[in-house]
Amino acid sequence: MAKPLTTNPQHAAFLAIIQGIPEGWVMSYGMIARAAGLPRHSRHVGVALKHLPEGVKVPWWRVVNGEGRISARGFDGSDERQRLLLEEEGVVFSDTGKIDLKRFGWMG
DNA sequence: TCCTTGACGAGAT
DNA sequence: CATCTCGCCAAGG
Repeated sequence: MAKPLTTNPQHAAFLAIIQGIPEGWVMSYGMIARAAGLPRHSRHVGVALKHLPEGVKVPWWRVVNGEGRISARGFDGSDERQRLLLEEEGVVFSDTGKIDLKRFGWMG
């Protein structure tokens, strides 16, 4: 299932790191790419999640961009759902809708 | 093989 | 803070 990309060893690394993010913490795409040993592949973290099948247990909602913002992906309210999930875990959004990565950014 | 696209990021204006 | 530009790298047309 989940016929993913052909360059897939990276995806496994990305997903493994994301699975290691504790509840109430977040990581940016760039941080995940760095932690995987691929510093310039931040975009591909998003690609991996985009191809993520439903059955897989990965806390995708704990992944935000470098500004601490939720990256819009055009799907029906999925970004709003992500914010709710994070707030349930205790993650605080500022007035401008940003997360303070100094506080909630998880350094694997 | 060339060109465009993209759940990104950093720096300049 | 809002925009713009540029760098990055794989996928798909």
